[in-house]
Amino acid sequence: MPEPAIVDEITTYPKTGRFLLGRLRHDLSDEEKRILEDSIDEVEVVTEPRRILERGATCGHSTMLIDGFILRTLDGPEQRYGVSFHVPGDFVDLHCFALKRLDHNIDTVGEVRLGYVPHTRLIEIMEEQPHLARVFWFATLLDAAMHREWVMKLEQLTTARRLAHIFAEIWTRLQMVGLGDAQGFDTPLTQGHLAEMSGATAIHVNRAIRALREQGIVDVQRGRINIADKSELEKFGRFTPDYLYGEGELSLREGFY
Amino acid sequence: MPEPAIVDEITTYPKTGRFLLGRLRHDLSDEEKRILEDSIDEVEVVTEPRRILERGATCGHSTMLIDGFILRTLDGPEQRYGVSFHVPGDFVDLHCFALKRLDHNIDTVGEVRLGYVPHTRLIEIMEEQPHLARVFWFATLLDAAMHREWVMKLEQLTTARRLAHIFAEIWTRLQMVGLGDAQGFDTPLTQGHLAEMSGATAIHVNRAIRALREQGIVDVQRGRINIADKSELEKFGRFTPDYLYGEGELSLREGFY
DNA sequence: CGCATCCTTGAGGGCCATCAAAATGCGTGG
DNA sequence: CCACGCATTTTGATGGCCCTCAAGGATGCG
Repeated sequence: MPEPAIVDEITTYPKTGRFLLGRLRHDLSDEEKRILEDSIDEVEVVTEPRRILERGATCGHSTMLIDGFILRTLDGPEQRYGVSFHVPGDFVDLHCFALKRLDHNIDTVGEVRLGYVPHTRLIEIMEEQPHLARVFWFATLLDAAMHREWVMKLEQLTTARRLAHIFAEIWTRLQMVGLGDAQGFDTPLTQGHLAEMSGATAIHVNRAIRALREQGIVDVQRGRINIADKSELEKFGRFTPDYLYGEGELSLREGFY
Repeated sequence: MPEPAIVDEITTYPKTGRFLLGRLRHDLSDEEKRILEDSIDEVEVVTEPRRILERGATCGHSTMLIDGFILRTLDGPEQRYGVSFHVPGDFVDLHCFALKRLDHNIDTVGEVRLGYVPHTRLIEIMEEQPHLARVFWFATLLDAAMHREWVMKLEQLTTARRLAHIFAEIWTRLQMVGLGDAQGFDTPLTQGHLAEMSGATAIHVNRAIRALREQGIVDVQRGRINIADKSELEKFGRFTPDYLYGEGELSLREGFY
């Protein structure tokens, strides 16, 4: 079970209570949290895998991921490539607001619940709530910091280590927003998705997963990741959570904003 | 020679005239350009390779790259990894303003000229110039879009193709800001730097470069990249410039802001 | 002209893609 | 409850890409 403080936050703000939880949320006032919660004018449940935004699209709203998993993807000549993933509480396409035309796709994985914020509403917030506006900026830069970490890991690690890093990052991010559990987490990600995210074939991902299992690091099953040895997982995947801007070297808890 | 319009822009705004040239600069008013130009309170020339900002650092100013090349890097256990590069006109560490603590390093390559903007000045701009503030946001999201493209290319391409992509991107970005020439461009990047950027060893980069040369695509010399066949270079590296938000599918020239 | 840095080349081995095929799990409908 | 179709997971064999270790050659600077 997550901490009582987190349960309380989700109860008070059921649609946006996980936004920046464990990061900069402590810096938002109750009024700001309420403004954000009320900015969502529509909630939708998507059960089938769906591309909710496509490269080149303009959009009139931005999307809060309330529940489920989302992949940010780019299409290659024959294949889709995952460039990042999202967990509940992520404002997945603030980019679309500031860039207008999106450079990538937003694809759901498994069942998700989405909240939509009209851009007319966002524009008002930008004008009337400069502090909240800056927190939005921070949220998009957090994505950029995660992209940079991925770039380095792709340059540095073998497939098995990349997978270890991905599992460690997902688990950490889920726990930041009060999800996952002590042994691991549930996820709709298949080995095919992991292949798209790690730049390997599904076949090789399968072999790498077997190696991870045989080393007693992590056990991957259909719909479920069990972390057998967290310390070894993070060591093997060279994972340090600093770049997520939660606790640690880069933490902002000192109250910068 | 670059177009007269670009020469004029650099003459009028010698320190910031290349900022977002070919992208969103056309959307800045003369007043905004002047405010930006005057926000630089100090100019420094750095001749030796230097780490001007280190992961974990806080900083009281942000840096405009006026001339030269800069690498954004992350340190691995034994090696440095390049996660992106910068050309003149790039505001290299707006991130440091919005994130406060930087997640990566900023390293110079060759001789550079830098302009420093104090954060007190940036805060004033954020408050008094909402449009300029949004353009700054856009500039950081452009970096994120480039990161995403790199992630995909690292997942997708062999070393030789990665190098082709890097050369194509550098050349395109240089030409956007009125640099480079019809045959290629000068650069202080060594094969070692290219190895850091492509996730390969310097030895393998050397062999990949030879292959590119033998295929008549590009000739890499000390301090100079000659593009023998632009069309073949872009095809081989699977480079499409859309994600740079200049001309093309994602262009913003319609005047969105 | 000596030194440091950068570039180049060769040999052997590990990681990973591809082609091919089979087993497993899961939802649907009979 | 079973049969079936489909996506997912698993396994094997072969070959290409790239790393490592090792050594030598070129370039530029003082």
